Amino acid sequence: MVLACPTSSGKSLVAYGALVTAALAGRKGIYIVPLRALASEKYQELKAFESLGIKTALTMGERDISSKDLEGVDILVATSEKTDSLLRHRSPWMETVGVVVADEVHLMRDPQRGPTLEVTLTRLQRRHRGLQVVALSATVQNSVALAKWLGAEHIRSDFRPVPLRQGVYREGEITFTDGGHRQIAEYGEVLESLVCDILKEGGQALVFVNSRKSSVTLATRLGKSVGPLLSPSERDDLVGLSKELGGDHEEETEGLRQLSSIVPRGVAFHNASLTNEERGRVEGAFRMGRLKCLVATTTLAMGLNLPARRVIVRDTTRYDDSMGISVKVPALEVHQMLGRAGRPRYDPYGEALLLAKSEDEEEDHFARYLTSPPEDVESQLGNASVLRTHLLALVASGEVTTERELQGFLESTFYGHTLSFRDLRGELLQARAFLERWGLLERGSPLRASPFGKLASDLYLDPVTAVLMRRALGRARSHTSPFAFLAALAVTPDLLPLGVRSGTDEQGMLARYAAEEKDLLLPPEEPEIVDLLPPFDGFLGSLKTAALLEAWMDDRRKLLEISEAFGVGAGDLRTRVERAEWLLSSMAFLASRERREVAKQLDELSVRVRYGVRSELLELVSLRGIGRVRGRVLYEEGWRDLEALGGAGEGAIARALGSPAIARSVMEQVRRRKGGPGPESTVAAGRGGSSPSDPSGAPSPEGPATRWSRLDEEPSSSP
DNA sequence: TGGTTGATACTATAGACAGCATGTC
DNA sequence: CTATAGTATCAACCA
Repeated sequence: MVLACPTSSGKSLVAYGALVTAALAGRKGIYIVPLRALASEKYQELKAFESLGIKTALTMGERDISSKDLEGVDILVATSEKTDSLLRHRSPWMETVGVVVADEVHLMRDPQRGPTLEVTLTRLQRRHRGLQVVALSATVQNSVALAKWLGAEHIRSDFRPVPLRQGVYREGEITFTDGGHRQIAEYGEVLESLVCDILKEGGQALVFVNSRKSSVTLATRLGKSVGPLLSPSERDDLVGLSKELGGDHEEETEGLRQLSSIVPRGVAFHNASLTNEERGRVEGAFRMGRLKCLVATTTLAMGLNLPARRVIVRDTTRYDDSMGISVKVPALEVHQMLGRAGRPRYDPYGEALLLAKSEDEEEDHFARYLTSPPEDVESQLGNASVLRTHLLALVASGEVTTERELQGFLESTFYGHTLSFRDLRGELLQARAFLERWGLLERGSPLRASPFGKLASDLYLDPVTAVLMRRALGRARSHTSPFAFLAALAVTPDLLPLGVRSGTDEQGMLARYAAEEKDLLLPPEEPEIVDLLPPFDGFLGSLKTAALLEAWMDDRRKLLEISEAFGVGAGDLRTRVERAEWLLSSMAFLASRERREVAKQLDELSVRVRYGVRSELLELVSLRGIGRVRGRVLYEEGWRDLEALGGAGEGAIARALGSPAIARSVMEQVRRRKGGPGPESTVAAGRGGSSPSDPSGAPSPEGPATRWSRLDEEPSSSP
């Protein structure tokens, strides 16, 4: 079934119904979502069915699951990438799946991530005859085409639990799509009027803007008008909230500092410079009605369901980096934002507004966003880099072995159903040529992945990343600096570069850095791989990423200082850290066979990046509850390893950390480990992982090409 | 003279998914 | 391809 419904109409209940019914009949089901936050939410909700004897599990990047853990699991909640990964690794559990739920299938139109979902659904359908598919979609024009592709029944509904009025505001008056009008009392400027108006009525307001900066400045501005409307008790509560937002013992962040000045006025902003924890707390406070108004970027439109009585979409254009110009926001996304209006149980209705300055603009808004249907969902499988990745994955996992099978597969994708498979031929040839040229696929037929290609696919690396990694490893020496490794990873497509600020000396500094650093593993002008590297300005951004991560690995610097020095929010740092950790350990795995010393170095770097610490703290942060901040405190107090901690009194540790509970937990862990494995293996425990079994690990004297050809010659490990 | 206001030019721009293998609790 | 908020700079203006 393809169910096309407005956002927040409770359509996941239908999906739960399908999953639970199947589970009770002994058929396993998987629930695929686009975001980790959504995965957690669905998992929590599905756990309610445990009382029926249904076992539910959650898996995603940060939350791995072994095939043993999967035994007896009836319903698995996973991100689309994780599902893809399970298929690539031929997880036995996946073989038994009988129902698939694909939430937010319209995300197939996303150029980067859409094809993952498309390919995953195609694979599942081809593998399991009679597979039950439930696809949940926004109300898009061509949901019928989606249903046809999936061989599904198409159901469209405009049901909403709370009635929605949509309209355009212009010069003091809202004109609704239903022909109605509403006057808005002036209260300062336009947004002030609209926000305060709904607040006085007892509702909350949600404003969508197109830049982070706007979200902060507008929230600050609105605070001046909203603050005076609050009751004394609300004010008291918000002062408390402002403190709660930081959590218990976390390091202060830029975002927190900005929030603390406006939250007491009942307003907050929401964007990706906030960490996930901070975002979650802001969402929670808004949901509880403590915050009256939220100014958000698209983080909120995509993410969790967080409705408000009045939603205002201020900006309908957005800068597009790839084209360098500003473009109209797709109607589908605007609908997603507008659909957030109206809180079930709290609001009698929802009001969704666009802003217009002129009559022309008002007409345009109506025509584009309110009265006509949103864009079709189009397959993005034609995208060259995406095609490379999936071609490799299909071959590496044995899904296709011949040209004919490949063609058959592509014909059964949504691309093949809606567009013509033949349009892909050119791109496909190029993708294959690329993979062969760089040794990821064997030349000739049948289609076969090289061991290197199989490994790249298993590690979920972009083929370009894998190639660059291999090259960097070929040049790495035992004295290669952490920065050089980070810089090498930062130029891969799997680690996005940061924006380099002009107006500061940053650009010059990084350029000089690039010129002086002789140790770069992947110099920007390297002729052979220059096509794989970012252009020079992008290269500077990559250097900045590397410099940022290097700074993060020095625990003596405060997070706030690092943020300020680089102009990068804690949330942005977090995403880089997560990815760098993954890439470093993948690279370590790639190196584990031939470059044991380098692999060890990379493993250590991976842990250091994860915690943001210098080598000297590695032992301390292996304790649960101890990260970069507390680790530093303990170290400065003179407790530099577990042994020293064991000799210290619990009271002294409690005083140093300001928490008796953590001190107790630390002492308990230290005691438990005593007499156990030594400090070295303690550091690696639970994550180190890739210590190679091959004892002949000394760096080979041969050149990189020979070294790697040796790896390539090993018998394939594919099934 | 010092300070405010206003015209003008210039700059920067949303978001976020993924791993293998082994050991420990 | 369909832009604009935020900010810096400098001139005009006022007390």
